[in-house]
Amino acid sequence: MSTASLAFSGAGPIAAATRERVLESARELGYAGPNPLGRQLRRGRSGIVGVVIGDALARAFRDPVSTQVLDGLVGHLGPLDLGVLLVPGSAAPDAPAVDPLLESAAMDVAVVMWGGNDDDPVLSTLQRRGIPTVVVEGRKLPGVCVVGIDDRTGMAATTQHLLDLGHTRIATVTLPMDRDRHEGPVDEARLERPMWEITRRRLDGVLDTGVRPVVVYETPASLVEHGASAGRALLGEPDRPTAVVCQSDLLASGVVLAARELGLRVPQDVSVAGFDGIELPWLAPDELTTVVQPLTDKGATLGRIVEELLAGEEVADHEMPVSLRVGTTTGPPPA
Amino acid sequence: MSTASLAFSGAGPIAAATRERVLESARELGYAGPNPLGRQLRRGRSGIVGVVIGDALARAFRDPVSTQVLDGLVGHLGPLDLGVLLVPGSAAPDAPAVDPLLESAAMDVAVVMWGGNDDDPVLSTLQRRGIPTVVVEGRKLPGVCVVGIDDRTGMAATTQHLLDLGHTRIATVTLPMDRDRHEGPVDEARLERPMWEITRRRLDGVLDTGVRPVVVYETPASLVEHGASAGRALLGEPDRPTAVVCQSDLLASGVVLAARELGLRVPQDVSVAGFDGIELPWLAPDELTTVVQPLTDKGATLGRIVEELLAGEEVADHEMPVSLRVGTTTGPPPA
DNA sequence: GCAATCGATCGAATCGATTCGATCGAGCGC
DNA sequence: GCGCTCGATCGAATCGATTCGATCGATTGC
Repeated sequence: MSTASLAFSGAGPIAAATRERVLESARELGYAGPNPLGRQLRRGRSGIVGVVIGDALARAFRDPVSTQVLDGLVGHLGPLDLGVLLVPGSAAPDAPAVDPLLESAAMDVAVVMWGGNDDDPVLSTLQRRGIPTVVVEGRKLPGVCVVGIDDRTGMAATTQHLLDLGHTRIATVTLPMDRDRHEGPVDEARLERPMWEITRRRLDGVLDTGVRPVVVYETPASLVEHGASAGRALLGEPDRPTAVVCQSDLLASGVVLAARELGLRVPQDVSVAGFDGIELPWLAPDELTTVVQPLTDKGATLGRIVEELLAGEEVADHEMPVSLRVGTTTGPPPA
Repeated sequence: MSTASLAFSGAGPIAAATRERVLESARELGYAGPNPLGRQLRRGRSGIVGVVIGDALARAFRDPVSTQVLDGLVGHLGPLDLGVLLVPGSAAPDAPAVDPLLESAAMDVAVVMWGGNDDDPVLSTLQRRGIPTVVVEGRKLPGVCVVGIDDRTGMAATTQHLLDLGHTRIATVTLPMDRDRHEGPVDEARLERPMWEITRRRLDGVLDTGVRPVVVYETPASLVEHGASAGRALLGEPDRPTAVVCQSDLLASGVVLAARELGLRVPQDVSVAGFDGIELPWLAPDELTTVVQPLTDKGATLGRIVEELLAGEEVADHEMPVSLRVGTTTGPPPA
């Protein structure tokens, strides 16, 4: 009955008595309210925002960078009555190109975290399905909106800070460069080849200062243990670098832990810098020298963009500001 | 056209030539494949599993216990073409009882993490909507399926371990007891009143051994910083306890950090035990004495139960085993 | 008292895919 | 050559809520 619809929605003209009567008999019949599926079909909207996590979920969740952004996003979307559907990205290199959910699940908008390269199958699938998409920290591509930060300038500021302190032997620890997620030092040739946008930009920031890193060490994921492995590899030898610039705070904190493990003092024996500006329980607040990015804001900005995309508006890219925060993990090189 | 449906689904009898022809003209018309909303309505299934996180998302995500279970769940659900919709639970005490998503979003099954008390508005909403529900670590209630672990026995084992080592002054640091998320020591009277099931059971485990904790310290969330606050409060005084039993590893690791901060050696000056068996980057592997629970398994079990609920089967509760793992954070009390 | 107007209510069409039954044509056996 | 059978294709009904237009009744103004 159409009157029932009015009774439940509350909108439209309806006598209070009738409304009451409808709700009453609904209760008797054990009717639990309108079926969302019918509503969605009629409206042509599912009320669902697909969030594609560009990494194994367990890994992504272990990184506060992802979870803070996700939290900001969910917080913004909740009041709009929009839900977040978790869509695993392509995790293993041998897995199917895209998750079946991405092909078949209903979603009004998609948010792609850690968007990949030009030929990212995730993006092409979304484009084929005609789903408006916003990409976090990805490459500028036609038809999708990108939200990012000024990685390059931020990283250059960190590196310059180390140069100003007098460092000359600087190593850098990077995020993964591609789906292979190689671990270890990479050679010159690799640096010329394409790599994930975020890794590229943060690397370019270092190079912009004129620094030639003594080692570029790739990690398979932004996790403490990989930072620790990198730290042990880099700092275990006598001709170790005097400073290590890391592309994430988790990696940096791993390097700090490794340094302590090796009996090295930070920053007297080695300086360590990170990127992101997250709170780490095992380091004092503001201890780590890092580039702070507004993570929760980023989530909220994503939320606003989703809103605009749903309204059918054209949306401009956003680049959010970053700032260098000097802590106590960087200092002059040992004499 | 009904033939088009057959062409896309692939099921049913259809000549290869026709199929090809249909797909061809679909491409010309810019048709991107079947609309999920129509399919869902017809099938009466949304393919969505609502996961209600019983805490602010940012907090929940910072706890590996939640994320590992979630990861196990998503991993099991993915191949079934089921998606996970994140539904915020009731976060602030003054927020509306349940999130609007819980009222209106389409979901075939709900998973409630950290299910609350008897009168949990989340559970009653789900029951009213007739959505099959499985609760993680909640209270046994009619009509819902519960997946949990043997908290009580696990906690008793830890406490007994400390008793065997000779401790007599034992304090305990608890998870939040109710929505108020009070922080600080609680009095005897509070312990008699109802509290969240998981907190109650882990507390009962301690009491089962006959131990009367010198302090029961409640925290507002299972986070390192709250463990650290608790540690500072408990260990800052001269008549400090010789052992602290914590209801989670994150809390325990906070206590360890606080102890180190205060110049106390663990376990020589104070023993610390946790619960959950997660890997913490800032502690060596297996360093913390704790009760290990099978987190990823728990997620997979949840996945199986979701599957069974979708098939309309009656599902039995599951209690998963735990085991005490003695590390190096517990030892005999100081002489 | 009659007509016009306004508000409440109801019928019917719509969203898009699926699926059951019916129809149509071709191939095969007798 | 005729009839039967099987497979492919097509029409139509269905899932459930929403919404536009139409109808119905009552109230008010003249």
